[in-house]
Amino acid sequence: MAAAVRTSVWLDGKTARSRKADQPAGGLDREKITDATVRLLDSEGLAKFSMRRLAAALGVTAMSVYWYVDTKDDLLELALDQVMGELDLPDESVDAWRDEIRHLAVSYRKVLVGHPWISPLVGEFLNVGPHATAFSAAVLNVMTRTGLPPHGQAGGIASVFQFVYGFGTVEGHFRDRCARAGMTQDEYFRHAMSAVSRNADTKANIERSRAMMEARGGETVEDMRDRDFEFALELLIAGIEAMREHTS
Amino acid sequence: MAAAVRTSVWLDGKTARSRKADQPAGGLDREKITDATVRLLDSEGLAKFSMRRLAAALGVTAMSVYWYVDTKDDLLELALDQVMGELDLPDESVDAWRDEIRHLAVSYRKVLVGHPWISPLVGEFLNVGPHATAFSAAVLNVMTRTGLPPHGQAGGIASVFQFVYGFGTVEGHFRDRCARAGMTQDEYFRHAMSAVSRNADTKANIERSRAMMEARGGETVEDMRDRDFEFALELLIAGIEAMREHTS
DNA sequence: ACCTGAACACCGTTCAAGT
DNA sequence: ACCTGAACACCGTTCAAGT
Repeated sequence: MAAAVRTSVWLDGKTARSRKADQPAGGLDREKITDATVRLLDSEGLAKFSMRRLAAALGVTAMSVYWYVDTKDDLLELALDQVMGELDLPDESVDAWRDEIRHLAVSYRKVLVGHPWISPLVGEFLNVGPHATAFSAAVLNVMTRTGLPPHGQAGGIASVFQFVYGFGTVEGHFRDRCARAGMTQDEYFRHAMSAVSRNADTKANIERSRAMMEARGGETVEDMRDRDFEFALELLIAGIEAMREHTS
Repeated sequence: MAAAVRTSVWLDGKTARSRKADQPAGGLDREKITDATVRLLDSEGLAKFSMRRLAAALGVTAMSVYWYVDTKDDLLELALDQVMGELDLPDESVDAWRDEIRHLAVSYRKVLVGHPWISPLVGEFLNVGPHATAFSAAVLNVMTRTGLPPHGQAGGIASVFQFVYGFGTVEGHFRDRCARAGMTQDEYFRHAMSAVSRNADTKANIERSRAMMEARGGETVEDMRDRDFEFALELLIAGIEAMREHTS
């Protein structure tokens, strides 16, 4: 019975149909379908994506896609791993673990913000496609070189990359929301702030956080977020350094 | 035009219809609807929740709910803030910021894992309901007492609570997935591990991470995760301590 | 004031049929 | 081998109508 549980396209999905070499192009294949899926998800978002819209974009009937893919979820897993391929993995170096962590974190943030639809998918699927696997390997590799004790390395990975996941998710959603409302991030931010200030419950909070915002500085929403991200990342690296001696 | 942008039920949604005091109960109201929504989301998950199922659970026609709520999204915001009320906010104490952070982080994790459907909603909505606001206030408050320089306090908040968000999201989804497959977490974990080991791409990674897993110890999936969470949290606190002297 | 029913424009997926 | 068409069991939401 355990064998009947579906885990992931990558583990028990059907493999890609190999295109006949002599085929005059024109026809579908898994790659074309995945490309079109990513394009649609980037432009319209996860909520508006459907098998029927995808089929229309491919100039084909709704059911054709099912020849290449078992379910919508399998297709989303394929799209997810495709954009995970945009992650820029550092060359292995012997000693520069701090720079490698910064590099991986910055790159992961960029992918999350550039393709906000992946956030729920990262949470939902096992995320074991080839690109996700390469990323995991790079993360694992750098963590073994930090000097953290072995029993803390998984926790170290979690602290850095779950932080980036959370940060990138919220950032990506906010950008998306602004774009959908037809406003810049700064316009939307001002609009929300003034709505919040008019509300009795939230008003006090805003006033308390204003001091914090002013201390942080930054002209735009984007500036503020960059500063927060950078500070948090240095905090995490300092945390790793502090925990290196720590046993049990 | 900016005024036409919908931000949140809490800011520009219609307010709750006040129930007539003399009404013989039996009738609907916003509270009953929100309670039923949370119950359904807990038992069936976000994907299966629908206005029609909710109406059926309330013994009422699909459209009745729309008398109390503008859209499904508004209802989800109400449900989200309701479970945010389960967060256990610490009493303000003068000096014990470390314990307060631990307390808030543990409580937030618990809510995320107990109601996995909130993760996408936290990302999607502004999250400015009364309970979410109280939580933000508590977080803000404790961060000002860490000794972090003002320009780093927003980054400090992000590092801790985006980490918890990411961690709790993945943990909650995994538990959900196991329950839906009718397996315990340990059964599902073994199943996925063996599937991953059979796959050429992911096999090498597994072997590399096995050493890390053994060092960490722990009998069950849940044990392992608790250890990782605790280590990561101490790492974050150590990071805050290290950044206290840090200016710009 | 509160609730219903029919309707519109959608979904993912199955299944039998075409070429 | 690949693609289509019709059908099933769903969605959120509008709108006019009932009590």
